[in-house]
Amino acid sequence: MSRVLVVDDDPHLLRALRISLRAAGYDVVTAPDGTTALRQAAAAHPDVVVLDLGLPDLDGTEVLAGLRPWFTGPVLVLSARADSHDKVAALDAGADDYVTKPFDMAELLARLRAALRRGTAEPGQAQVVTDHFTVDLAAKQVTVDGVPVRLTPTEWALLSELVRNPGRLVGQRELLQAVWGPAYERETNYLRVYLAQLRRKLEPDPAHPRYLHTEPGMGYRFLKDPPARASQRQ
Amino acid sequence: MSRVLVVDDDPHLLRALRISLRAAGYDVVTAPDGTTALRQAAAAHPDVVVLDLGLPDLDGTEVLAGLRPWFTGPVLVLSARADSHDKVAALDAGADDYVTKPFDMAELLARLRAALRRGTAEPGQAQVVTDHFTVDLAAKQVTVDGVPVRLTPTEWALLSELVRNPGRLVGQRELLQAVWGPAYERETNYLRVYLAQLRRKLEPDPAHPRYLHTEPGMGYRFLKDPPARASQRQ
DNA sequence: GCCGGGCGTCAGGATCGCGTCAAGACCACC
DNA sequence: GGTGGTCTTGACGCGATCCTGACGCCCGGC
Repeated sequence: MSRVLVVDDDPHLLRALRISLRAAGYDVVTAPDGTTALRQAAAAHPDVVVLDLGLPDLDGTEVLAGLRPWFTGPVLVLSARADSHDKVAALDAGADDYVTKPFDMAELLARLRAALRRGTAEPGQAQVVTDHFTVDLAAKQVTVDGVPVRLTPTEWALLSELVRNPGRLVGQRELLQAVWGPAYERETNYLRVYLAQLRRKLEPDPAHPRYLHTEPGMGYRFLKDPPARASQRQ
Repeated sequence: MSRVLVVDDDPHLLRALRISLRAAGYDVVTAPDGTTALRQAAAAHPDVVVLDLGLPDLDGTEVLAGLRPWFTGPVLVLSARADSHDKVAALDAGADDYVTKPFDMAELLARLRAALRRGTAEPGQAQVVTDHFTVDLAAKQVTVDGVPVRLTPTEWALLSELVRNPGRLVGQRELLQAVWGPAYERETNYLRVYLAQLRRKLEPDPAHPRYLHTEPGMGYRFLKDPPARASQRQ
């Protein structure tokens, strides 16, 4: 069951959305304004956020900016404004979809399904936990065996990029572009240096990585649960 | 630079889209009908597909069905029909977004950016499964009997090329060009060597391939479901 | 039965990519 | 102006990967 955070200041619409989403099998959390929304998002770990742009306290894009750094799930924006300029602004601010009011509930649900299908198989959680260390994407904090570890900005950028894609091979070009920018796509040196530093800080045995794996010639992969080594061949 | 496959039967709209997308920095490939679209999608490796539903030969949902599950990128559907029932159908068939004609070009580009930002599908969304092994195209991971197997970059490039075209004969020239580049179109040695390595790593009995078949003089074919033994010779 | 083309297999050597280390450049703060 | 931390850059050794050529087998044509 997926959890939806619905942010809207109109109590009637909020109620209608809650009922429809519950009926569709979602776990629903609501917030009437932007600050509550950000608090709820961090506390309730929703898989997806439905966000009305017309909030009393914060601008919709501010809420998006607050969610963006750590929230990996999709954000579906609701708005009364149909002007394409507004749509472009919201989508470029980090929204995944934009639906204008009044909307058809069946369509909204379908767009939610589509967003979730692509979104996160792993719930959009702010914390990634392994047997040895914990990465808190919202608080930007890493603890190894419960002890907080300091990471430099570059180390953090690299680690979060990997941790946001558990199990997926992240290409070296992809990593370099995300951390250093498009101009550094060939500096694979950087990856070697910083991966080594991360392993030294996080891995129980840096010489034999359990979590931060190298795929020679392709990229790196973060594995939450190391594969069983018993029947490994070759 | 991202590559976009645009599928539409209206030459004027196709031209307008090609110009706008080129100007926005995309590499554009086009197709006027469904069968061409499927062939182009397999050959050109687009990052995203813009798909008109009103095609002369195939229904839009058929094209979607042909694209999934091996195509990992987003599919943005264009349609003249604004009925919410159509939207729901397309979104549930695997589309990531639905834009009704006439559309605003700036909005379409923003929705494209949003779709591409989310990037490739989550692991597990684009899996090709056989009785013996699983190929996860999004995570770039292969497991044999549940055990992860390491593939070299060349092995992976070759395998994904075959797996993206299940059941279809992929020509030698096609494979060589996709993996090694146009200058190596005659080096059929490479294919023999690397196919052997793939079979050794994936096939239950490498000497008698069940999934990676050779078509002498033509090319190779990946079969998900091997034909029944009955009709087999001997 | 002979012959040739295409394929599978194998092994060795050249090359590439990775991990590691260390030193210099840069920056912010004191 | 000094100091500590962070980022860049280069060099080195080692293992993995890729390329290459040779050999034998199967099959279809002659």
